[in-house]
Amino acid sequence: MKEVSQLFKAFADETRLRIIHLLLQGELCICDLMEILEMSQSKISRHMAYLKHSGIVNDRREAVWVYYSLAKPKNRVHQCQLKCLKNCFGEYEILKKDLERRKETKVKKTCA
Amino acid sequence: MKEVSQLFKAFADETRLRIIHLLLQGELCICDLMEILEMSQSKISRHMAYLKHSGIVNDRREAVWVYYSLAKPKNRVHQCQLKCLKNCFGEYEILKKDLERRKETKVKKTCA
DNA sequence: TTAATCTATCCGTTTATGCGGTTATAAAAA
DNA sequence: TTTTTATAACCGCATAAACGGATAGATTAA
Repeated sequence: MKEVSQLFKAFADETRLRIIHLLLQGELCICDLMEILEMSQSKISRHMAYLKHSGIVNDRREAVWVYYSLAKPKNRVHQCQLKCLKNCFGEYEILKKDLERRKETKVKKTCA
Repeated sequence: MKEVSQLFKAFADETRLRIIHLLLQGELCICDLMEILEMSQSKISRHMAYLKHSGIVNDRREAVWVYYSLAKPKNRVHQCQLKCLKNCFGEYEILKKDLERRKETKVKKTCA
C-alpha cells in the first residue's frame, strides 16, 4: 500500500501533475520544463527527484541534458491514474496551455 | 485544479484510503470505523473531518451517531478515483481484511 | 438533573512538504 | 585548463499533516 500512497502524493501537487501530464506527450529535460512552466531550476529539479523516487519517471542522460520520461506502470492503480490523467482533465485550461507552450518552445529549439 | 489536488491528498493516506474503500459498501459511523480499523476515536474523527472538507464524504446525524457516506462525485477525476478504488485494489490484502472485519462487527451489533 | 455514550476539538510534538537561494557536480566547449 | 551550461544537492524557513491524549459538546437514558 505504501507505493500506492506515494503515487497519490506524487499526483497531489499541481506542479507535478502538470509535469506528468506534459510527459504523456514524450520526454522532456529540466530546461524544457523550466521554460514551459516558467519555474526555477531548483524547483523543477526537486519535483523530478520526487517523481523519480516515486517510480513515476525514468531519466536518461544525453550529454549535458537529463531527459525524463514516464515509467512503465508497475500496478493497476498506477495504470489507472495515467489513464485518468489522459481522459478526465479536459476541463482544466492550464493543462491545455502547457501543451501549447510546449509546442512553442519546441519550435524555438528547432530553429536555434 | 485545487479541488483535484485536495482529492489526491485525501487518497494519499493509507487510513483514509481504507475508510473510503469501506464506505463503498455503505455508510458507517465513527465507532464502527474505530472497531473495524482498531484505531483511536480522535484519529478516525480527524480523518473524517478531512474527508468531509475534501468533499469526499457526507455526514448525517442519527441520535448519538454520525454516519458517514460517500458523496456524489463532482467531476470526472473524482468519479475515476472511486472507480479505480473499486477495480484496481484487488491485490491489497489489508482492504479485503477490512471488509471481513466489517461483516464481523456488524454481526456483533445486530446481536447486541 | 445526572450519567453514559458518541463525536468534535484542542494541545503539544513530530514529521513531511514546498519554496527561494546558494553551492556543488558533471559534461562540453573554448 | 578555464569557462559555460545543465542539473543535483544543500540550507534555512514556513506550512501542513499526523498522532496520542485530554477536554468539551451533543444526545439519549435513567
